[in-house]
Amino acid sequence: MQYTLLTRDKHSEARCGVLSTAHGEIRTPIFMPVGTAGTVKAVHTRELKEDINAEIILGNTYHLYLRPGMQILHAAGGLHRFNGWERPILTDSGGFQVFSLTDTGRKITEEGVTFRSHIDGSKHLFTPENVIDIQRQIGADIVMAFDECPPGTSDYVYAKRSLALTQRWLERCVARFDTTESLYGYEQALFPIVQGCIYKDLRECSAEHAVALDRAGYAIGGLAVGEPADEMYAMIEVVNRILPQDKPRYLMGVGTPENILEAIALGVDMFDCVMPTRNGRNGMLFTTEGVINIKNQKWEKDFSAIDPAGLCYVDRDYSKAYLRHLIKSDELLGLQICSVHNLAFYLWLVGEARQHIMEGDFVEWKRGMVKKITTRL
RNA sequence: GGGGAGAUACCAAAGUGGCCAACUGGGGCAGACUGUAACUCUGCUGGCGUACGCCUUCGUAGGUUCGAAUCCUGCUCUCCCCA
Repeated sequence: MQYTLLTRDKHSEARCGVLSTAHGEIRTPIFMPVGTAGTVKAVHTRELKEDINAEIILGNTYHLYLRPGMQILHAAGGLHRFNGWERPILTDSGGFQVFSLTDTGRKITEEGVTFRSHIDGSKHLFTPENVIDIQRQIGADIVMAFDECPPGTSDYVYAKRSLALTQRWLERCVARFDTTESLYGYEQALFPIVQGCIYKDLRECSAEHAVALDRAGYAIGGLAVGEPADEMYAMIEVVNRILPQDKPRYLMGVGTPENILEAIALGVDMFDCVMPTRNGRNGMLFTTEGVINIKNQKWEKDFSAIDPAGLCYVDRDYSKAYLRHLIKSDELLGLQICSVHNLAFYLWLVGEARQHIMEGDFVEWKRGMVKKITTRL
């Protein structure tokens, strides 16, 4: 996996680059739609490619391992073959699920995490080793280290102990990864995850430890989990001072369009978030003019385009009033339109960011854009 | 024509003397959602007031009672069964 740094902004840490993978190139900064269970919810792969211009999507180790299970994914020849997405895929390790799922029957030990399936209650064990094995079987281009993602409100003592465990797990992930091979004949890369909550010294320690393991890219995890945005930005700044310039940086699970632009300015290259799809399914639309709650009565008779900028065919084909009707009526097409629109918006936004970094006016452009896209319509 | 059942807030539907401005759904109106157990969750939904509260409501007109959506009488309407 090769990352080529193309441009560095003169007025911020923002940068443009290209990440080359076995399944194609990714222009950075990039947003990666989340496809937890092997599908970006309510969106066709054809729309992802042609209308949204997604260059890479996510899958999730925890969910895919539970269903359909490794036997089927392996028999299919990996996730790319299984779901028909021939562009790059990144899989999250399941570390976040360990944190986010209810803790009934969940137990964290040195070895790994035992947990109960949310589907049938069955007991399972994730270890750094088997999580790497699973991601080998899924065949993701980028596989994530198995980490513990503590809550944003964790105290220092807990954060420090948690980070130490994450670091030991990371070394085991690296060892397993480096002694195994891709099952399907193409290159995979392992990204470590920097943790440390909102504590500067822990973040620095985590970043230095990860960099020493010399990987193709690095992730920043454990942010946007309850801490104020300013603290998140401060942590990104701290970590990015240590992460190498010639490797991509991935901020996990973030975020709002504003978060993404601010993080790009701090030198982040890759993002993923459920927000455009989940919030979209719940009627929240991100547009070039501001944020819309399509369920609100004010759109009842508004027959104008979803987004006048017309970023995507759904913006041209459907009106706000019609989309409101669909969502209010629980029609499936509404979920699809909202998801496609929001993803198209996110991909458009990072595309614009790339453009302005190249042109040298990123910071100025960002200032105006943040104001527009955070407006409540 | 005869017999029976019923009329409750936007809809459906509980409540059958005080704990009822009235359970619960639905609908409506808002809000939340950040490495997806999420087409989910939360709040509000007679009027006025931030609130204690006050006012007007349970087909309609009267009555009984300290007190009625709840009991009695007349009227209006709806539904079901038999002819």
